[in-house]
Amino acid sequence: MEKILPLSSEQCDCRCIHQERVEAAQEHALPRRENEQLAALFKAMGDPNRLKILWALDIEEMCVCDLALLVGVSESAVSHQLRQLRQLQLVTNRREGPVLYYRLSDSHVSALIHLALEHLREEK
Amino acid sequence: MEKILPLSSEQCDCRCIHQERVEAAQEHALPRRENEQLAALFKAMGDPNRLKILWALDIEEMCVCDLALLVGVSESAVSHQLRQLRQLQLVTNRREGPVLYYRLSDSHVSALIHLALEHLREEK
DNA sequence: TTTATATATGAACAAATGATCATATATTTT
DNA sequence: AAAATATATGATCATTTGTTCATATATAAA
Repeated sequence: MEKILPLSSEQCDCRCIHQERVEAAQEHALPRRENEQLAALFKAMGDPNRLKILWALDIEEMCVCDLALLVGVSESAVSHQLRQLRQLQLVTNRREGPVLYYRLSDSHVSALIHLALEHLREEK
Repeated sequence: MEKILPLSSEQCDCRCIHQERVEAAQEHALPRRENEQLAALFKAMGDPNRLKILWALDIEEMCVCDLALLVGVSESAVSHQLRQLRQLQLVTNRREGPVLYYRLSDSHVSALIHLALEHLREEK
């Protein structure tokens, strides 16, 4: 699935303009796995409903049915979303009897959201 | 499309556990439009190929055909991706003759990537 | 003006996504 | 043990996404 590009100048029939730049970029590039993990992280934050969840959990922990009401979807849907967020270590939970209380995993998550918001708001 | 939830306690037949928390979260919530813009921003960064592009542009500007070679897809595909990134103000370009040189819009983009990477790398 | 090059755009389509419904699991209460 | 509650999971399906191909536009060179 990973495509390794042979960049040697002799056999390159491409029309690329700055071969040195491309080679430099390839050397500097993130390892495939890390690139994919990073993309998955951003993608997880890139859904309006999941973002609502994260934004809410930035204030205080909540249980699944709270979040379902807040977001306006079924508890099942929220549960599916929370699983994604859990797998990417964006949220964790603690159990109190039958209720699971979710919260953000660490301060990076909050920092990411606020940094992105800053970016948004600084545009004319 | 937006679902406004009536949260008054009388008519709430929901099974939610902490109604006060949900109400507080709703008041604190981002405006719909901002939530969606923010999600779109993260989503744009949440694709492996687009992330490769952004990561490369964090070092130096590149043209479309350079990026196509780097990422390993057609120039058309890269052009489509760059349009998305442009629309979200993640990248800009400058023209030099027929060639368009792309670069990151501002330092937030780089900061976001590095912060997320830090998050990734700090997990056991 | 014609030709070539660099990029952009629209159509088409396979693959991924996010929701719901039905059902399963876990915990507490009776 | 049985019933009720909170959450999780699997199947399903409409929608979205990301790519390619074909074509259009823009600039430069001939």
